[in-house]
Amino acid sequence: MFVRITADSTPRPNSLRDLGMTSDSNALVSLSQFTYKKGSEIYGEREPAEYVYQVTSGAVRSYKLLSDGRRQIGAFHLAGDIFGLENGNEHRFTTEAIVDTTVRLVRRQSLEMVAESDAMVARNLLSMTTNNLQHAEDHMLLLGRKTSLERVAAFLLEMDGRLTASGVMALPMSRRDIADYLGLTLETVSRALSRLHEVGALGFVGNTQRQIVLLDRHKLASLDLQP
Amino acid sequence: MFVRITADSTPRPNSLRDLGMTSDSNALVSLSQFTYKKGSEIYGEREPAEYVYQVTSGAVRSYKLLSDGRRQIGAFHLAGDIFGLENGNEHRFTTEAIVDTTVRLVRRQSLEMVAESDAMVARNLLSMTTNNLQHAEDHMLLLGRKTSLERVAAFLLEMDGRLTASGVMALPMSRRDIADYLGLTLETVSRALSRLHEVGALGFVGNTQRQIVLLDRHKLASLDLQP
DNA sequence: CGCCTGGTTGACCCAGTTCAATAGCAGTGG
DNA sequence: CCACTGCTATTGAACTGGGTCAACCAGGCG
Repeated sequence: MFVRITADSTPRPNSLRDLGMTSDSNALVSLSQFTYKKGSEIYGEREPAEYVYQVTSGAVRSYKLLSDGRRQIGAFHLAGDIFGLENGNEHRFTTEAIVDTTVRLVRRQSLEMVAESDAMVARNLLSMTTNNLQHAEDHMLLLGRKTSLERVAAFLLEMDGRLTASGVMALPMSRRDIADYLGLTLETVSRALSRLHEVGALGFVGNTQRQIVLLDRHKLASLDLQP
Repeated sequence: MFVRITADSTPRPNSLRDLGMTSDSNALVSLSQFTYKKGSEIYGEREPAEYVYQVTSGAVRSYKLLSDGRRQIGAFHLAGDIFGLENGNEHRFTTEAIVDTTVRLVRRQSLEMVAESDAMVARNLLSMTTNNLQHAEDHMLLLGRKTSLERVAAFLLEMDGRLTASGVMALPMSRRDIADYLGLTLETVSRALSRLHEVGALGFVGNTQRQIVLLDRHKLASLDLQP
């Protein structure tokens, strides 16, 4: 009933290459690789959007800041995810590598040019944007109306769906990152995780420090915790 | 510095007719009108998305519900706004007329068909979706990290930008609607408005009951209140 | 006029924040 | 190999912004 916040209901292109290489437009856009160190910025909010990125390995956070330092993480990008696809000329988030991360990148312009002539590429762009929109819409509900426990449970289920086939996962992000994603403080996140652990919905493997988490979806589902 | 949450930075199609009637595709999609009574549902979440709508006059709220009744309004749609444009086959929100509202509507399918062959229509669809995404992203920051006063101030500025040239506006929605949009309770919204009134950032004209509001942008801006 | 709906205001309460102490690891370098 | 430093995470205790509950008030309308 909960499962799959970032609905993959619509089939979507899962690689930049898929986006660029189609039907007759053989102009496959130039791909290069790059590696960012843990904690380093990939691009800043309001910077001109020159590239579109796909995570090859690692993890990325994208966020907005208020001038007094309050931070809201809008999304985590994991292996396979495409990000930086603002259509408009500026990035609307700052992005940073959460751990050492390598990305593939494409010039935005070349992508747009291809999209102009290739309807399929255009459709894929729209579909990706729609997926992002859907995620943001669901996240608004979470941020506006869910309790701390519901938020953390939703987060675990989302990550479980994205990080692994099922069951065990190594969360790359810190408690603070999780908190800023969920609109909470890191203490509240920690407490919620402890509670879920007590209740047995959740196990820790090699204990502590960027943990491996074992998730019991059924237990979690049977807790109350809104869709 | 705050001004324009729903950035109109990108030029965007401001009518369904704009979307359908372009270059060579003379197949202008069929337009019809319809009027919804105050409070009536236009479509429900998870319903098949058959039409795309544009508000001719009136106002619409679109929201998600949790099973226990908690509600999050994702957006208000005012005269000129297009909504119901989920690309995907289901609506992701429930929408209701806030006051008596007339809309124009287009079959989604015919729009999609046109988009298939007309790059400009396709681009407009993408641009509209991107605008929605941007609004949602900004709203996540508001819901996750802003104080009640900041939220209400942001709401007033947004509405001021959308409802009128500047200064006076008649809010069509109730305190409860505003609260569910901002992730607050109606009492908190009421208190915040009172505080802004005391401080002189805000005046009421024909007093109370779906008020006309007079907004002093400068006063509001000079209060603290994050971008 | 009297009901009904929506808005305001007050008093109290609590979920989540803030502040603070403690502890587990990961380096680092002697 | 172990001491030392610097994280990050957990947990407790006290505090508070916004929620809850409740009284009251102002129109609009039959």
